This record gives sequence, C-alpha cells and structure tokens, in this order.
Amino acid sequence: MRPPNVADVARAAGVSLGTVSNVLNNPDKVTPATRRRVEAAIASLGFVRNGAARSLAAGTSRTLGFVLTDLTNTFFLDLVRGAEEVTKAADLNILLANSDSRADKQRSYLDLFEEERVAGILLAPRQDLLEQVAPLRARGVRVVVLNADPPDGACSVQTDNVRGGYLATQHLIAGGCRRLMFAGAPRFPAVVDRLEGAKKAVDETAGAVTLEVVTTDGVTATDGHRIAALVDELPDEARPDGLIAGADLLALGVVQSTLVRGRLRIPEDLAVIGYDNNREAWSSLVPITTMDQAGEEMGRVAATMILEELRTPRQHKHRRVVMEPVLVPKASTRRTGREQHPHAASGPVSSAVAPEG
Amino acid sequence: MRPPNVADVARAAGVSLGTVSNVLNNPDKVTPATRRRVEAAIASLGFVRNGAARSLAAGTSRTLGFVLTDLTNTFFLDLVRGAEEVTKAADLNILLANSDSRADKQRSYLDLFEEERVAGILLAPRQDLLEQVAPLRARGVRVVVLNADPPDGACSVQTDNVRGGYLATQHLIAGGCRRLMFAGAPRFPAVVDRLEGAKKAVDETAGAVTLEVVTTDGVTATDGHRIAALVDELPDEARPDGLIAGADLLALGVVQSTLVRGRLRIPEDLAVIGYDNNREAWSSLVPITTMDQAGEEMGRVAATMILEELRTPRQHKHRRVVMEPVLVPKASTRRTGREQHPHAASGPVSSAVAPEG
DNA sequence: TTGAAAGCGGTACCAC
DNA sequence: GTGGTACCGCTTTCAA
Repeated sequence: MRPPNVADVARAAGVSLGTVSNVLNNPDKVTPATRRRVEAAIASLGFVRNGAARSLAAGTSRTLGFVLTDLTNTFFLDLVRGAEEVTKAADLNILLANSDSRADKQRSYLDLFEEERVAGILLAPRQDLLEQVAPLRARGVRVVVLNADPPDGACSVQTDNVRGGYLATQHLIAGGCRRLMFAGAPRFPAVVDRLEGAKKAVDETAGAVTLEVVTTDGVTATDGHRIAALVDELPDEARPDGLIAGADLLALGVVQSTLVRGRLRIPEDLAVIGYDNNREAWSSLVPITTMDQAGEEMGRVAATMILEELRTPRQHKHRRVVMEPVLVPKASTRRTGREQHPHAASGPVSSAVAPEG
Repeated sequence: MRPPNVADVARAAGVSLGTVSNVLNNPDKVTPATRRRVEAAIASLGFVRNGAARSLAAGTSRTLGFVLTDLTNTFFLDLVRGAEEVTKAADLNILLANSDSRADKQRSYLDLFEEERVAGILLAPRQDLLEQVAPLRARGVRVVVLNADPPDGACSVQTDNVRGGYLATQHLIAGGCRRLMFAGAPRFPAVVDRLEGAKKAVDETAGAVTLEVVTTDGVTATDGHRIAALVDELPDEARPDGLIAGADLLALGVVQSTLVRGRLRIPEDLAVIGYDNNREAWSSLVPITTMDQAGEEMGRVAATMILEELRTPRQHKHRRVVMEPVLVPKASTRRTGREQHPHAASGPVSSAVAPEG
C-alpha cells in the first residue's frame, strides 16, 4: 500500500498534477472551486506531502538545523524559542541536535544537516569546536553561530562577556562592596572574559576596591558549595563582602550553602551576583541577582539573519552582532538604604551591530 | 555553482553512476582499486550526499524524529542519550523537536517528521496529548511512545509509577518513619500514580503508619519551599517524620528550605525522598534519596523497538514495556543504626514485558 | 564487477 | 487558470 502522492490526488480531484502543486504552494493561483475539490481529495486520501521529494525538486528544504552544546542549560532553550518564534512566521521549522559538548557528535550532526540540505544551520558550539564551521561554509552551507566568536566572517550573535563582567562588578561596587571575590572555572572562555571585565571595573576604583580571584573546576552548584565553605572559614578581615560568580548555578551553590551555614547573611555580609539568568537558579530562597544574556532575543536575531540570507543571498552581508547583557537585580545584592536599581530593566536590548562583509 | 553530485563524481573517477552509488552504500561490491578512485574523486570534489534525494529514491530516510515535552528536565535528555546510543550503531540519526508542552507545537513537529518521511518517531508526550498518535499510526508512521501510556496498541516504554510510589514509601517505613506525608501536584498523572502506590504501602501496615496528602501547584523547588514552611510550623505531634515528594525538584526545595530554617534535621527529624533522579537535584547539600526511572535504558529500549520494526516490519509485534524504577538511597533518608540498603542498586532493571499484538 | 536506464514524488516553467 | 513535462540527485534492477 503505497501512500498517496500528488498524482493520486490529481486523479481523484480530476485535475492535473501541476494544479495540485499550485494548491499546495500558490493557493491564490487557483480558482476557489478547483482548490476546494483538490483539498477535499487531499483530505479523503489522507495525502501528506513528501518533504524529501519537495526538497529535492525545489532545491531547498523548509527546515533549519540547530546544533546545541548543552540542552540542560535553559539559556540554550531560550535561544531555540527565540529562533522558533521568527521562523514559524516564515513557515520554516527548526530541528534540534544535541552535541552533548562532544566534538564527534557536533561534527556528525553538522554533517547530517548538510546532507539533508537544510535551509541553514544555527550553531551554538563550544568555543573550541569552531573550526568545524569553516569547511561547511566553504561548501556553501549557511551557518549562523550563536554564543561564540567565529574566526571566519560567519554571521554570529553573541553577548559581550567582558562588558557583562564589568557591569556585574560595578553593581556590587555601587552597592557598597569593597572587598570583591571572583569565582569561576577558567576553562570556559566566557568566564575568562567576565573576569576581565571585573578586573577593569575594579581597576577604575584606583585601589578603593580589591579583587581576589578563586578558581573552580566547573560552574555547578557543587563548586559553589566549596566556595561558600572557603569564604565562611576566612577570618573576618580577609573575607570578601561581595562575590561575582562566573555562572548562576555556581552562585546558587554559594547562596544555599551560605544560608545553611547560617553565619553570614546575604546580602548584608556577602552580596552575590551570578551570570546567565539560568532558570534553574530562580528557585533560590534568596533570589539571586544575575546578568541576563537575552537568550530569546539572540535566537530571534540569529534566525532573522538566516532568513535574510535565504531571501536575498546576493546582497547579504555577514554580520557580527554583539548584545549587551542586562543586569537583573534581586535580593542577593539588595542592601538596605542603597537601592541601586529600583526599576529592573524590563527587557534586554541589542547593541553594537558591526557590519563585517 | 551547483554542488557536485554523483554524476560529477562518476565522471571524475571515470566510472559509472551506479558504481559511485555502490561505493557509498555497498562498498564490498566494488573492487578496492575502483573504490579508491571513487573516494579520491569524492574528496577532491568535496561531494556531499544529498539526503533528500537519497530518502526519495530509497523510500526511507536514515533519520529518526524525537519529539519531547520538556527538554529542561534531564530525564528527557537521558532518554535521548540512550536512544542515540542504540541508533548510532545502526547508522541512524536522531533529530529532536521541543514541543515545550504545547499541543500545537507537538502536532506541528509530528506533522513535520511525517512529511520528512523519517524512519520512525519517538514521542515523549504529555499524557493528555496522546490522541495525536492514532492518526499518524493509521497512516503507517512508526511511532514509539515513551513515558506515557498510549491508548492504542502502539509500542511504548514507561515506568511503573504506582510501583515506584510503593517502593519509595516502603523505604521510608523500613527506615522507621510512622507519620508520612505525600506532596505533589495532582495535575500530573504520574504523580497521582505515585500517590496510589504510597497509599498501598501505607495500607499494608494496617494502621501502624499514617499518610497525609498535601497538594501543590507544581513540582518545582518553589513549591517545595512552601511545603517546608508548612511542615516546619506544624506542632510536634502533628508533624510528619517522613516526606514523599512527587518529584526531585520538589524534594530539593523542601530540603534546602528546611536546612536553612535550621530547626528540623534531615533525615533525623524528617526523612525526604524524591522521584526522578533529576540531575538538577544532585547538588543538594544533603543528597536526596530518589527513585531512578532509568531514562537511558528507556531510550535504549524504545530505539531498539523502532529498529526491530524497521528491520522486520512483518513479524513485528507491538509491545508495551513497563520498567521498574530503582531506589537510589542517599543521605536524606539514611538514619543512623538503620541502614536499610547498604549496597545501592547498581543499575536499573527492566521487567514485565507484555506482548500486545 | 560494472554500466545503463527506470523510477522515487514533487516543483516550476512552458504553452494552451 | 490549467495541463503537460522536464528535471532535481540518488538507488536499484537488469544486462553486459
């Protein structure tokens, strides 16, 4: 029992094959009466378009591939949601592939999407796996990189981590902190950038504020527990009054653990700021101030870039968009009498759109 | 600049088109020397197989579609990993679609996969969205349902939540608890089943153990914080000594919040058991006993079912596999002098394989 | 083993 | 507006 195809539909409706195709793709080019007949035939036969044949004939598919590093981080799902929002309006679909942070998986999914001739590929890679994009692009595959800095001129959307680290640190300083600590895992390039920004903010105080840097293995809550222990056991005069965590889960671990230890109050004795606006950290007993990377907006921008390239391939210029992260102040840094940001920013804003050719 | 196709490769290698296809699909049917020539041509031209054309000609694709409800829950990613493990050995790929718990998205992704003529669909749906599978299956699409109970005879893999609730409760009782509380959101069918199991275990004690049921809105850490407050403020004689949480994040909220309140000790005053083995709860300061649903194993079983159906469509019989969840004892229920499970179960075990036709 | 040719199911362009 | 038809790129059967 072969599934029905356009020819079957044409026969059942008493029209030609081309007309059926028109009903499917250019409905306005068909008389309402004819169209109704065709649609009835489609329904009664249970006809479902063959996407493979369609892609082959049309030379392009209606699908975008999205290769992701780490689906457990809600930030990446925000990217997906933003992108979906834009593409569904253009009748394009997004299919996901989870690379699980593994080079071989990322490669094999990129290859798969290339073979399937998807209309374009969105890639949120590990920074050190970026070398896989150049060969793809050389073969004419449309790629937009998210949350990483592609070496070749590919389209990309990223956030300014240096700036984010700077803003986070400024926030603590403005809140009255004088002895700062930065905790994070240097194996993540993003964390290194955030630290750089933190240093810059501290430098600008000309010695009024100090910064101690503590290295962790990862950026999980468990790593945060260790930091909390370390801070808790420091003598009073050596203890920081403000902590910049390289990521929200790390901050979450610090906050939870510190609360349980029950000695230091947050934010009075220790102000804590995270990074990511990771939903997993939202349930903290003391809500944690964080830097929002505007994941959905990044997804929207990336999808828009691909769409633009699809529609006007000739005049498309590759762009590198850098978004500014937005401070989301919460209780973990809210010191009495020093409300720095009474009105939380309502939404992230893009910036610094640099044409690149 | 049209990308190279098999014909180009054939020409460059000085062989016929069919030979190139054989190199690609039946390498052993080609002389090593010829094969090497073809492979060299492929490499030098940068030829990449066109998957659409391949699917069309072969009548079936090398891709499986996996539609998921909630990618933020690590349990679902375990399903994916397990399935990928099995399919990669069979040279099949898995593409993901996130339905975000929305009926329209789930439907549109199922439709997309059907159009693309994927080799089969894995579906981890919301229980109440199962009616979408029947029409698909009627049209001959291979579907395996995960973590839900399909009404029609579709293949499925699920865990026995009643049994899980029963085992969890027994564990607390064996640990010496006499006043139990069950907390969970009744809008999740799985939670209702777990409660049923809990009731059964309590009934078997013939009155020696009591069970109080508390309803929450959801199963997040925030809901857990409320439960903790409620328990903490209960008079001593009315307070439970054991809590069965409908899910791990709920348990996490209870534990964290209780620790911070600092009055009740865990597990001495209150033993807590969760459900899910959710990685997000692993970082709890007091590690939380949980019921593992063997996500990876479920994924493996589901993928195996699809593979079997692909290979031997005629003799394939639909099956309903029910897996037994496995207790993972940790500190949140480990009472001094009453070590009930000195050796944690090392791995999940499947059970109750019921042929269904 | 290798080569030639007939589809797979649509799309799009062409006349009518 | 509608119908006929030449492909799209690959797999597969059948002869040589």
